[in-house]
Amino acid sequence: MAGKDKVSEAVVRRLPTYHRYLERLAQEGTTRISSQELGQRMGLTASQIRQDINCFGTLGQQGYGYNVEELRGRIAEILGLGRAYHVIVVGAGNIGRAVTNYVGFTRLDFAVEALFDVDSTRVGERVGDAEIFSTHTLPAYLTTHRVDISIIATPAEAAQGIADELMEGGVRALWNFAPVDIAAKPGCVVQNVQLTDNLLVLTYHMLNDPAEQ
Amino acid sequence: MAGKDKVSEAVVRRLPTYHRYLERLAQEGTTRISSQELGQRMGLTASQIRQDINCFGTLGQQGYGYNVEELRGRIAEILGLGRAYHVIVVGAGNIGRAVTNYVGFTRLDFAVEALFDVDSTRVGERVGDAEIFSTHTLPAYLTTHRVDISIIATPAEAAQGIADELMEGGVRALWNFAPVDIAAKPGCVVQNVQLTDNLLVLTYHMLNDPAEQ
DNA sequence: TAGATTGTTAATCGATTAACAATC
DNA sequence: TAGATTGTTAATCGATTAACAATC
Repeated sequence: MAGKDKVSEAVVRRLPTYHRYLERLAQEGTTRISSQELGQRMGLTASQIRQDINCFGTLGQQGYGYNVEELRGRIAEILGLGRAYHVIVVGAGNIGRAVTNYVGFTRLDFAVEALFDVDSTRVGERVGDAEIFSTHTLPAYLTTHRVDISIIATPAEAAQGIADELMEGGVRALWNFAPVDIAAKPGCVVQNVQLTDNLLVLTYHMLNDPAEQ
Repeated sequence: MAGKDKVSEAVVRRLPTYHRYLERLAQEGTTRISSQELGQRMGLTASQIRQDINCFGTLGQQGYGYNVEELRGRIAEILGLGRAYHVIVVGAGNIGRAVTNYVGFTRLDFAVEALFDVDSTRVGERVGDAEIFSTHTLPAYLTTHRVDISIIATPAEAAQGIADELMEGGVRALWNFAPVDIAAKPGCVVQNVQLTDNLLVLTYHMLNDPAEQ
């Protein structure tokens, strides 16, 4: 009787972590795990783990626990792992290139197929297997190529405009590294990364946590 | 009568965002702002903004609102912006180099002073202004140089070991990009970045949010 | 002064934890 | 069967929102 209600964002953000720990367990050869033990490893309560997993149906078995590979596989499926995505990058500067390479290096099936940049001196260069095109050609590209995910790595000022172009062109997911919060349109999802914000959370704790227990 | 109680993590994570919006407002020449209007821009309730700001003392004025530059300055101070930090990077591969350049490109005063890598063919190379040293020399480096923040960009397997070395050596903050959760020791703070996890949250929403109203 | 807007207390909402009957 | 451990309901905790008196 598991709820298909609406999975809370808190749960969604923990899913990739579950996947990471389960993958590790599978690698170590562990075939079954209890919520208790998984909680210990992940630093969560057993109760929370059972609640989280129950959002997606009945995956455990009383008296036994969870089958590691089965649970991992199910979460992988929920997260959309194992599918191939068509990915482009807008902004082929420092960040755009780094993320392009980064994505290529992970074991994810997310290869960048093209980059776009306004700087004409960059046009024609290659980053990994992908070529850099002029940003002017982006709308045309979108009409002739399917793009699932676009990475935005432009300066802050250009980001929302580019995002609008991408969403108009049918891109359904934006992964934004520009230091502005991109507003999503209906039918499109956005993750704003804000690495700098994360670094400031680090310095905050370094300076303000009293000797850190 | 503002509380110095203990600022919740939810509030801390919003602080850099406040700073970003206030910086933008200051650039636009806005000198004062109400919680109402700031909330509108940031997508938060006015109530929440007042609650958040109140964690840090009385910064507004009834009938007026908040002075943009004053509030921005105070938050900058709380976050430790404007200080200079001694930063090193361990792992000079794809991610380590990218983050080194990235940090150099932000307007933050966070310059990487040295990188370390186990691959001896990389030793002696430069990334921006910083040289790559052998990871074997890391403990010695830590005894002769002050390091505030270390970025970890090693493979997953090496990350916790390196983190332990760094914490032993007196580094007080770790910014971890390896795909494992680093456990902090007392006196040290850690931010685990997990870019891949973030990408999977994106694909989750792309696949599971019903037409995304 | 009157109007605006904060600081702060109280009410609500949602997420986490605890408890336990169901069941493998 | 007895023991283990889930699925699920209830209790608790914390964060967000609402309300309003204080005050600029």
